[in-house]
Amino acid sequence: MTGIDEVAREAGVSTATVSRALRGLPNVSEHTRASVQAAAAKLGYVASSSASGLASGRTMAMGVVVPSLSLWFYATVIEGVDSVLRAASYDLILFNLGGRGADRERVFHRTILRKRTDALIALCIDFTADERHQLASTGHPTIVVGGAVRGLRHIDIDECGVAKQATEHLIALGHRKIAHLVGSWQMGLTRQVPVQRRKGYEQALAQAGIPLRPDWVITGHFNMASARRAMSDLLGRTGERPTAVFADSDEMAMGAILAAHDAGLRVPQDISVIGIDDHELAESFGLTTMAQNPFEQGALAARMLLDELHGTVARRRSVRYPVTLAERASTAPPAH
Amino acid sequence: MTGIDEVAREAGVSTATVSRALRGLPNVSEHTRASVQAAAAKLGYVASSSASGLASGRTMAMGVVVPSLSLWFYATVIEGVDSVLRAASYDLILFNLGGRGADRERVFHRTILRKRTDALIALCIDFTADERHQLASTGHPTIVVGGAVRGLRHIDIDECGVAKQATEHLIALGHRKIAHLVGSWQMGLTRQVPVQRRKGYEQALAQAGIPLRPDWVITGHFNMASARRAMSDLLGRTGERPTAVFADSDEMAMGAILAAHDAGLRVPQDISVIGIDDHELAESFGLTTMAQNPFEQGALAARMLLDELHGTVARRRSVRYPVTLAERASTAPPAH
DNA sequence: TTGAAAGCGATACCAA
DNA sequence: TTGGTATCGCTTTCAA
Repeated sequence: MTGIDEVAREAGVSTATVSRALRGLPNVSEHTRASVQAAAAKLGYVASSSASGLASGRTMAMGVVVPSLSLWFYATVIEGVDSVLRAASYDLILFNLGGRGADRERVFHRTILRKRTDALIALCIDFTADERHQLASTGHPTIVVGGAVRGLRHIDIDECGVAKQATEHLIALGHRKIAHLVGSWQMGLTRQVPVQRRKGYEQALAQAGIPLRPDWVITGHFNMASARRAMSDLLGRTGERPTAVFADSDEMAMGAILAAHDAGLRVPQDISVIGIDDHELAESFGLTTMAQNPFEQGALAARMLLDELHGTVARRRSVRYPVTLAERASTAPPAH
Repeated sequence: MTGIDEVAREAGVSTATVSRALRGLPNVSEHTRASVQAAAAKLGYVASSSASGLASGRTMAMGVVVPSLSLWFYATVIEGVDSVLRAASYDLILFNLGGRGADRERVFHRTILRKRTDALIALCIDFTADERHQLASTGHPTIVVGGAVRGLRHIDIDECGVAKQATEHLIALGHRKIAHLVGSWQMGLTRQVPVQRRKGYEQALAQAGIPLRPDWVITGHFNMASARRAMSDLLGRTGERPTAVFADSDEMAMGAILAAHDAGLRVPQDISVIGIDDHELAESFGLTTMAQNPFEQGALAARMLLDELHGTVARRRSVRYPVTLAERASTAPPAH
């Protein structure tokens, strides 16, 4: 409840000086700053964010739009963003598009137009032309993490190349019967992720002269349960069975491993599994994977936006984040 | 960029009327409201949150303090909170205490004292006396989800009773060699959760006349990987082995199931497993569990605070959320 | 280095 | 039902 005037009175200076002293601005004598800080501490004063936001035009908050919180990738990007914002004293406003009762439009109304945030990070979101127009018109710095998006800066990985590399890893081990556990595309999300990964898988097969078997391309929702079901279904079929699976995410890969166990198969002796992500459980599962680093991708996105807000750096361009193969125990040459 | 005055000019009314019309307040003729809305739409006007926050004293945002995002319980509570806030046009400001670079103090500074939020929901946080004092002094409605906390309202479950019931379920099946996978307490979090669950386990054993075996009380960090390790360690020991395990969380229970598989044991034939939560993967794992409903707990917390802010309801008291046994395939009578 | 005062953009009270 | 206007609490020129 304490206002700036009370601090000013207590310290015997003007409110202008209090403001400067407390924000660490230059041109304040050390003596003055000390007594202002003392007065503020004594009175328990902290500036109201609404007031300073209104006066300065900066909200010191950043919006993060996510499709859901239940996938490891999203949660981890958020933690990366958060780690940077925290250090910069920015608040994180979370807009969750997923779940029960989603309404995408309001996000725009609330964060962008209401100016509750200074910048926006969107995860895997595919903006409509209209949405991009609104974003642009507000001058709100924006960046997308996890997928290329038309007309917006983004941080992404080489989706196609990563999928290709994963598949090639299996091929190099000697596999030729390789299934692909595809992550299903969701309305409103970047289409590039599933599409490009599928493409990389197909390219790798084609280059190795392996014919594509559409019945071995199965779908999950990027999570463990659905992948486990899809994989169980595949393994339960009569006829030839793949000796390896490439999954679009580690959560799906782990689902595949569980499905293999359910079917009485050993990994990697009976079937090899490779994923994408380097999930926190990947090590526990001995999962070979294409390691991307969502935490760092989130942190990088936040840093880029902060730099831009501080005017430290000219508007930076899109970034392609490197991915590396993390070889563990879930992949091996096929049995004869 | 459009301000309220421009809308007022466009609609040919005063700013006061624009404000009333747009917020849906009474005492505005339908004709006026319509033309104001038209003008606002035409100009793309949306009120600035800083300005209205300053003028009205309401920020239309709620803070949510979480220990981390990587546990299912926390993420799910957040989604429950979010679903309610969204419907009420409130924004969710996320304060993550966990992870790299945590600093708890700043949370208070930023959200509570800076008045960025109208209310606060804390998950499993144990506030210090000082923190509670600060909270009280601001009149910021606060509620804790997931654990009783001294001097603050909370939503919790009967930790002790739930643990007892879970253990009793195993005993009723005929088990007498029952291990307990305890979730480790973390600095700053409610101590009640691990303590009470341990107590319930011990009570159930005592009532059944089963002596406690301290070497069968093992610890994990509420997650799968650590529980899998702890359980593998237990199963790898020479000598007698438990026929059942009660885990403090489903994530740990799933870790135990995986450890059992790693050890070549079948669940439930060789070892029964029961958890607490009803995790989204519980069904996939056939896990028997004490189902609490974090989504609803979060939603309820948000609703209670909104009611309080709206003055609809007198300050509500703490709530004890009901937990039910969800029996699946991971528990069965012990083999002879 | 410090202070005075003019905003920032709404809301809300009081009149009309 | 509407309009005028003081006010919210801080930031930021501009002078001193």
